[in-house]
Amino acid sequence: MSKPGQQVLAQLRQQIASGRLPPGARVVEIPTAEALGVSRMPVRVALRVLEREGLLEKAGARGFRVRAATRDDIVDGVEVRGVLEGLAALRIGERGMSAATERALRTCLADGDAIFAKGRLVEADLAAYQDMNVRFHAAIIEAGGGGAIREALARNEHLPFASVRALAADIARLDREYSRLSYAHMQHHAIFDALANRQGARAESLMREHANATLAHVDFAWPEMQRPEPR
Amino acid sequence: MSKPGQQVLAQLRQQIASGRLPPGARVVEIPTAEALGVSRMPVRVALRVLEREGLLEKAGARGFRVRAATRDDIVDGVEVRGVLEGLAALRIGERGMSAATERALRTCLADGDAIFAKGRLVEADLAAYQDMNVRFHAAIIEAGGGGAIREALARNEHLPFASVRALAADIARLDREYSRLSYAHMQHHAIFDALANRQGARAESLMREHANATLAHVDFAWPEMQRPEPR
DNA sequence: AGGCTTTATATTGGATCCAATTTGATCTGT
DNA sequence: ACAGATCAAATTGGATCCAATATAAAGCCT
Repeated sequence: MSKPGQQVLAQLRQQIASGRLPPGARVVEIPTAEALGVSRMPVRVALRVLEREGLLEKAGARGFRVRAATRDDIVDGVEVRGVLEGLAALRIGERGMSAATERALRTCLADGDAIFAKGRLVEADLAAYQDMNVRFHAAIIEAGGGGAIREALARNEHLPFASVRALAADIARLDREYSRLSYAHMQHHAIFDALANRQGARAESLMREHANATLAHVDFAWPEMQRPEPR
Repeated sequence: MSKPGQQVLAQLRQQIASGRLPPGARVVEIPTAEALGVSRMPVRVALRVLEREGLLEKAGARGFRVRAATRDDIVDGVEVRGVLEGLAALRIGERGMSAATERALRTCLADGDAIFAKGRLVEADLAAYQDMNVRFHAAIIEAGGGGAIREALARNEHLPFASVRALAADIARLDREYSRLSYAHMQHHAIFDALANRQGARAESLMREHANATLAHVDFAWPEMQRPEPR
């Protein structure tokens, strides 16, 4: 159907997310079109869409540039994800879980327990944890989030660390990751407990704190990105 | 610079917001381009951008359609606006107001007080109230909202009643509107009081309730849109 | 008479071409 | 030698043309 168009958009998005196009890199129509094997047209619309999405910014007549996210942008994104997922959790807590949602969440909890039962992490565990984590959050969004919540969350996907998908764990310090991720998984347990007991407000609070917990990792993973605000 | 392109985008946005293009209306490239006096190209990119923005949805090969919002979509949108503006208010409460923000908010409060001091509403008051209301919310977003909050809120602008801009008061029942709007304005006072006293959590709660208050108006203004969820 | 198939038309999607604008470099003048 | 101005190259933005596709209507067969 719209194979080339959507393809170009997806490829550019992935190249930006993967760092293949680093922040600040110039993105020009003609070279990009040649590199992707299409004409300038799909690239042009994709660039416009990506700009409106916040991944690119136009650099005058010199083409576009990959927008560099500041630390404040990331903090914003994480807090926004927190309140939105918190809202979804609140609504589940108020209206009750469906049997399917409860089953999906229980599976996630069991998968996480299995990962941490060994008392240590191996490298393959990181991918497994990330998969479980994505499923856990997706189940909550699907159950408690309406269209507006989903759409608003989609805006955050491009921010590093703001997306649940962005794990970027440090494979060199698996012991440190163990404590960080097992703590996050304990939060998963607490969130499920709140949802199962119809404690909407508690579930919301936990969800917001759960999002904020990822912020501690930012300063560790990006030490060069110092907080520019003595405020 | 980019006069025709941005012009087309702005005109389409305004036509959708003003109801000139009602929900469900087909939007086709060629007639739209002719009506706006440009070629298909700027219309094409504008349609793509509007689609990604949520104002349009593509209807297969029959062009695009102005997205119709269900009542649940509106409830979602209002709740999302509530948590996001609540987050902005929370952050202002925690970090304190700038002098400029306090001045802007005080002006809004005084303007509102002047409107309601007469004890009744005339038709011209509605526009004045809407203007004040937009300024009040904009000041809070500007002061407490980061880029992510602003972007996430922008997604809600297309939903009727979810945007602060959408007032749609009933000029036939100005007495009813008086109580509704004066109550909303009292919430403005309470929000300001919370912000001035560094009560971030209180400001957030008030802001969320302030958004929810607009929901009561939906069922009144759109009686034909019944809640489809006995749940 | 109704349903299925086929055909025709409408509409999007992509490519190429042309114009306008901005940026960077070079050249000249003081 | 430095600064300003002019010129050239690159890049975006718009328009027109062509192909692919989906939808709807009409005709035919059962």
